[in-house]
Amino acid sequence: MTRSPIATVLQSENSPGKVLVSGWVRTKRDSKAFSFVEVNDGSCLSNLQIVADATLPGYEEAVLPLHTGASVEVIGEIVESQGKGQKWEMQASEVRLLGAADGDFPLQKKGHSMEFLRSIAHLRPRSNLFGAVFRVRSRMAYAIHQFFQDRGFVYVHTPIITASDCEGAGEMFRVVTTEGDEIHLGDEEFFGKPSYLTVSGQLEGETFACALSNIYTFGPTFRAENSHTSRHASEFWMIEPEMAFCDLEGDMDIAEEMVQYLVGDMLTSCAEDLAFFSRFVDKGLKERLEFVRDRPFERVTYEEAVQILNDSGEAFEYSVEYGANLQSEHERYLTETHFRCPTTVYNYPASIKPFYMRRNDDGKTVAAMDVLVPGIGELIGGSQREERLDFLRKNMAEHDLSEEEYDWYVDLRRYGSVKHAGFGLGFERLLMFVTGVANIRDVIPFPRTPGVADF
RNA sequence: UCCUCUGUAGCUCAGCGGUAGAGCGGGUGGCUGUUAACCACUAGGUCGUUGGUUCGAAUCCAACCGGAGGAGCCA
Repeated sequence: MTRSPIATVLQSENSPGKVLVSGWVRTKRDSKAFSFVEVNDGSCLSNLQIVADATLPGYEEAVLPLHTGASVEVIGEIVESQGKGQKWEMQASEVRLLGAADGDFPLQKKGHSMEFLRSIAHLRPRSNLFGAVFRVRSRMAYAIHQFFQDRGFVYVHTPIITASDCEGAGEMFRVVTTEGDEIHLGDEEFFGKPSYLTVSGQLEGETFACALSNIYTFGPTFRAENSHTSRHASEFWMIEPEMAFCDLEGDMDIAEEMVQYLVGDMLTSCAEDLAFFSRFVDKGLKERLEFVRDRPFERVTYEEAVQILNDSGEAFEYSVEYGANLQSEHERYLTETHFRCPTTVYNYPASIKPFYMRRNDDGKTVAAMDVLVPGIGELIGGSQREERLDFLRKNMAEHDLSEEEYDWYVDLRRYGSVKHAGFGLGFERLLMFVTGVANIRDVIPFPRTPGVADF
């Protein structure tokens, strides 16, 4: 008899008859004549309620000692439930205890703090919330591939170990070899020069866009910054599309289209988990996602954004000045208070942006854009890249970058240069946005943050 | 790196200068188709660590350690 996923059993129109399910006990309620055992196998949020009569063979050995956390295999008839709360339940004919769990199993049926659950990251996927989060994480990863593959984008695996630093995108982790306590540096360097864990696959991605036209990367990224916030992790996943023959306008179009596509997929493909998030995590989540899916994003230039902020009469902690970075509070005001919807800000001053962004005709701004969403702030950052050799060289000189080291990157402008553009989307920030979960540590299976690399 | 908050039973918390508490979870027993089941009994604690103030410290003070939130930086 093959195992039926609980999701399949619960979705049945008519009773599937006698089936075998396996899973972990979430809770058990005994009375004199029988026990109710709720079993979850992770295939969906809901548990299957098992009714086990006291007359069942093996009842005392297999059913009575069950605790939350134990694993079981159950065979029984799927029947309409007499009680409220579920359509189907199983009338057990055979219960096998696979792996017992002691009474000290740390997950209870209620009342855990997120901090405690983080300390048991190996067990937290067995909770309702984390089961839901990680089913959604899987589904969103699938939807991202689907979005790009449907549009003819080629998936490129950019290197995880790199010698280029994508221009100060953040502090980096050094890659070294060791022998005992000794670290091999200098002449002993494994790659013959200092190497690091990647902070972005963008520069490598550009080379492939300048051959395959539309590409995307989707992989882990590392930042060694000592930031202690709910939105930063040392290891996170990033999606970075890069499109040849594309300008900033097209870049913003695809970025906004992608966000709406992913939110739409969340609404249709993750309905049960979404309902759970809306009920227990973030009351207005579903309505907000529907709004984002159905309404066009606002678009303003950096200059207009500064104007709006200055005219707002709002008392910001940091003053708003043309030429300075927008602060978190400014981004939040724009998307949460002023527009009340996702907002794309573009054409930033060149002075606050990296060397690879394309200089606009005004000479002072670059073709950069950020997509801001309520509750998160910056979800996407992107730009049209500088495709003109002389401009790029000038930018590199201004940023003190060695042309030798980035020779391969400059080559793209020497041979068949084309306009191109791309952006980066933080996968975990997307997940925070679609689940309402407030901390990045709770949407990544085993989070790495300064001082923490457990499990 | 800076600022703020926080650390009491396995978990969630109350107690805030005078004998260490509750709910949940665990154990034992009971029980009406229960669903955060219910009822009764029961075990469980160097109050983060070190030092100080005091007749007396979980409580006040200092340092350190851990956790969280915010800022900066960014995705």
